[in-house]
Amino acid sequence: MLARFKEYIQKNTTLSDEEFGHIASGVQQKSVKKGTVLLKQEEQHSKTFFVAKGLLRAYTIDGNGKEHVVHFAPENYWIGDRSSFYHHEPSLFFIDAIEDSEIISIGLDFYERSESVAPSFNSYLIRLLHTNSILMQKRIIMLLAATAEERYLDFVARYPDLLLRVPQWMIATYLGITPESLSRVRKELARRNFKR
Amino acid sequence: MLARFKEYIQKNTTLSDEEFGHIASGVQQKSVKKGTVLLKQEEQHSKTFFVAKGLLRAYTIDGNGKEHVVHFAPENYWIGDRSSFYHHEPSLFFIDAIEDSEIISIGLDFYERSESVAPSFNSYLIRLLHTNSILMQKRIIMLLAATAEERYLDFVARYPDLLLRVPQWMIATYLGITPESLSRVRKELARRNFKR
DNA sequence: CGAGCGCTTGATTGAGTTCAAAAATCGTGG
DNA sequence: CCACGATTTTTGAACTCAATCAAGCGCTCG
Repeated sequence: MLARFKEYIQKNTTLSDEEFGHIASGVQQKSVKKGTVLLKQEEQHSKTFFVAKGLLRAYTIDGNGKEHVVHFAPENYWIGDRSSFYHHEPSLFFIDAIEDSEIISIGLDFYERSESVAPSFNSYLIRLLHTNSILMQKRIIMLLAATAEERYLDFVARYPDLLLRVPQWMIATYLGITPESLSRVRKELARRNFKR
Repeated sequence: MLARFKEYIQKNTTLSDEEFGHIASGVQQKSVKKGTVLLKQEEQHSKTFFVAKGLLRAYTIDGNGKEHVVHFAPENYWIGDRSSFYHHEPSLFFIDAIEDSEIISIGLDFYERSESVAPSFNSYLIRLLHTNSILMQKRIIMLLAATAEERYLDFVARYPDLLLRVPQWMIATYLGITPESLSRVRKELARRNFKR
């Protein structure tokens, strides 16, 4: 699984084998079963995860005990709580595995070494953060402006692969609606597509 | 106004006067009156703005003609559409001035030169992007999980200064509620604080 | 000083929630 | 491989929070 990570990094930076070896010397590989919790809300934790295989999610639990999915991370995605990772604050959310997964667990030292050793890693990081910001921006706009149906259609168009791998009730909480409402949205969409 | 910009940059990086001079050679200063539109939704535009004085906002207009504020930018904040700036896509939103403002207008060349000339600029940029991501993360969680009242109280706690400078109806659209609803939330909060 | 904008208030409506229960699907051990 | 319990999805009915529509008030700024 480390091979996949290396492949991913070398696709996005100009790191040589030696440089990668040096930087990645401290990372850990983990196999986690579906359901395994990797990070608990309110706890401080200094790891970020790269998903080599499988699917993770980040979610909060609010005062009423309701879950809200903040982020899905399939293969080749990063997942972690930046506020905990960089600022040592209590985590904003839980992270757990939706499928059996292979992950690379990374500490702050990885970034520190990367930044000093390889300028191209910085460029990659900046690109990644920009892309991420744009996606979050769009999500905020959807949450501010779109109806339940529009949000669902946007999700379907943007993440067709996740649709098959994530239970519907989790998608509902990602969209900011209840599972019951999502079921009704889908019913209504199906009705409109038959009645043509 | 360029002086303020320089001061800000040098507080956050280790750029020397010469380095700053070189990097900032292409930037433009602008004074804009309240109400001036700097960027229009759907248009592609390759500038980002640093607010030296005053207050800008970014907002979308949805299919029903309703405005939704995505971001407020007072002194020493950046504002711009990353998807337009970096990826040359049509902008997701409008940017205009809420107060008479002094701004520094920056093109892509500024970042390109910064990244090559000064490594400390990269570190600053990464830090900035991280902080930004964390804030957007928290906003998403609020929009997913919190009621109108909770969102307003969070806003008051987080941006007490903006409360006095931004019209109430704009704050409402930032929170994802209507101005009428915000008025009622405030009335209810006032009632509860008297009846003690 | 009056026209327009922002804020408030009231009455009504509506999108989505809640609570409850049935139907469908999944997964796991025998 | 099947059966049975658990989980997920669907459906129904009542309800609720916030939106909508409409009108009036009070500033301010032109």
